[in-house]
Amino acid sequence: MQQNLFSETPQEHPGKQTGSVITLDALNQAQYAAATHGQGPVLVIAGAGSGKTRTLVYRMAYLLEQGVAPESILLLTFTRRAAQEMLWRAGVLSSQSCQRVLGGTFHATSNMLLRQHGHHLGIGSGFTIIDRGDAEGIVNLLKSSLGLSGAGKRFPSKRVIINLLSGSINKGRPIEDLVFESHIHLSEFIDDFHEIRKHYAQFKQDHGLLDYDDLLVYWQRLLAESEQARNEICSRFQYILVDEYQDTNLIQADIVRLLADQHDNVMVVGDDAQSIYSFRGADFYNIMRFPEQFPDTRIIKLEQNYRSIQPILTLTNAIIARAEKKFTKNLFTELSGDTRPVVYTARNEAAEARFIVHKINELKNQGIELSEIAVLFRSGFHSYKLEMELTSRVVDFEKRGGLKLTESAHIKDVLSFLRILINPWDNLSWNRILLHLDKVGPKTAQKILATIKEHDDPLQAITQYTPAPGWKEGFYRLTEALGEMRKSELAPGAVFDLVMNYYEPIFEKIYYDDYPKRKRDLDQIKALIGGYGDLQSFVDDTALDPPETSSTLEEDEENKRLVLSTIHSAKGLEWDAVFVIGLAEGRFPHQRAEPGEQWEEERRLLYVAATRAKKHLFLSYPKELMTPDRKFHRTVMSPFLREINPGLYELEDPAPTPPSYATNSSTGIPPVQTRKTVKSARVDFTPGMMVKHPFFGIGKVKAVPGPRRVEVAFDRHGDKILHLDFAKLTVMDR
DNA sequence: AGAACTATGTTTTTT
DNA sequence: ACATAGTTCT
Repeated sequence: MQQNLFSETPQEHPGKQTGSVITLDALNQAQYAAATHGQGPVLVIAGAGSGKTRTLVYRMAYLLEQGVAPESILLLTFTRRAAQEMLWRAGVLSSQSCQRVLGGTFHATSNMLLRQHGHHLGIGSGFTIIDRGDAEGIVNLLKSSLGLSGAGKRFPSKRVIINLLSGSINKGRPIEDLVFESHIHLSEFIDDFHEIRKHYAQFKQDHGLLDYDDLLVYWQRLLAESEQARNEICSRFQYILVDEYQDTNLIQADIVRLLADQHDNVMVVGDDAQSIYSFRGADFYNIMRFPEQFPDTRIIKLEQNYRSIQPILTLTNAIIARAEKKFTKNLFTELSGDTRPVVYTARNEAAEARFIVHKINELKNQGIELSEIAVLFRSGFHSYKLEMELTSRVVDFEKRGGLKLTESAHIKDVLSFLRILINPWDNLSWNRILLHLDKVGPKTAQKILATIKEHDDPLQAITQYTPAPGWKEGFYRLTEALGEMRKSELAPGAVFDLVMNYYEPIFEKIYYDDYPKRKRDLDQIKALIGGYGDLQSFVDDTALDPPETSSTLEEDEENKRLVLSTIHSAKGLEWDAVFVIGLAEGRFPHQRAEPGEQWEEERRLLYVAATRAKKHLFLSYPKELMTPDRKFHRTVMSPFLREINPGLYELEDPAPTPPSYATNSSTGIPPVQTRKTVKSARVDFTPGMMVKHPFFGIGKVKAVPGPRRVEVAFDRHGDKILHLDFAKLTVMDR
């Protein structure tokens, strides 16, 4: 039986190259053992490219072969990418029943389970589910009403604030700890944080708002406190499979524990070296705790790598070998190939971009599809220069990371209409809609809202509101449109058309510059909404589980595009050729990363990036970065790369495209004068010496670990090992 | 006073 | 792309 299953010749997923075909022969023993393990908890710890997700899919297939009903298998993933990957892998198995199980794939924030079990929590029940953007907006509002914003008032970024306020991270711990852990010098803001947190909670309660963390907590409580709910759910899902377990936070781990309350049939897979989500509360010690939570756990290690050729593995092993905390895994591969990874030092970002384009053309000539190439970077904006270059060379690309489809302004606008139709007390959505009216600003919108929210039927009440003469025209157009939309017998698609009828003129006015691009997003939404029977489920699903942008919906032809992605969004994916750009000090690790946990997570991030490559890996960095005031400053290779034995990679000749500066001067950017300052190479550094670095400031020499290196403890940036060939260190007078 | 417009600054990663 | 601050318009 199993024999048949695993040796089945897989069919390729339409439009995707599977790259490798897995048969029983290619499964290593451990993988096989994990996949076919009968009952009880299993923990699979595995390295990159070892087939963790595949093992889960095989397990699923095995269970189905054993006659387990698809409905009783629950596949949990905690990242969107992982869910996508799962679907991709299932294509390899091409088994009908597998597809059925995957239809039930969802991640932990999904409302689906709750809805199926009558514990519906969401828009229709008087709550509004808010995303990060909404939360940031609310914090801004609170900040100004508390007098914490305004000229001269310094305050940490909204990101930091939201992370600190977020429930899953700070569960049960005082905010002081968090401030400490966040490695940001926030002590001066602690009182303000307390204040904001209090008001934020109150605000959410007053307005019936729920964020992702609230939903997780809700689910956890439901399972923990209601025996009936727990029994119901546990008896339905007999087998729980969890992917990317190292990315779970404490609440999610608890949910997994509760879901398997009665049977312990859990298999989780994860890799501690790929834990890159600690900033949002993920705790890779969850993996280590798993055997305690589930007694009699079988631990299975997967050490064979099926993805990358040996030279790439050797380099990535070297990257992670420097990690302070890791659980030893010995990765090996049987794949053949001896192309060493390439490191490229570019004069500046423009040169780096040209290098990428040049190499991509080379790879294409070698027969590698554009869709089998990816460019990865630490932060969204690192690819700006490259995006410009690619656009000018007409290379088709797709950028991942950054905004979700439903987080962009125009989509939110349209969804706002649908949301108030279901929940007419949804203040946030009303506000959005009203602000679009000419001459109506925040104050006027507030006034209108205050009047209509007292009524049993706000949608009716708004028609009775008397607008000021200046904006009555637009207002009546709105109320009329709303009147049409609320006719209950309309199908979701028809409602959408009505919304577009009203919204399109406004839309064209606001986004006159990139109208067509955004219009395509709206067309996607229309396509999506057509598949729903009622508005309620559509709105719930988009609130909790936003659909992917473009690629998944589009045709295969369109799919042959280069992928630009943040490393975080590339997790779990793989390509024949991978470029990791911006590997410069100050960019990777990012400027604010401080030694310790944060630094280590950055290292793992680079590890994740480099392990995405199957055959070709290019690492590049610019020697100059542009500062916001359009000046350049010099920088050096990222410390993570500097630590690596140069024998493990190839240095690319720094002039791939002939007169590179000709093009540059035509853009009006003058070549930069790099004045050689005092050559630090001549000085003999001894421990205790005070030195000054143009970027890190003042520090004290700690040690001289090698002939060309010096370790310096900087006041503000912590310990760094500097290469005297690059670092412009000056000795200070004592 | 409030709305609309303009200039300027900022960006780690995100379920 | 978006938030904020400062200015001008109604």
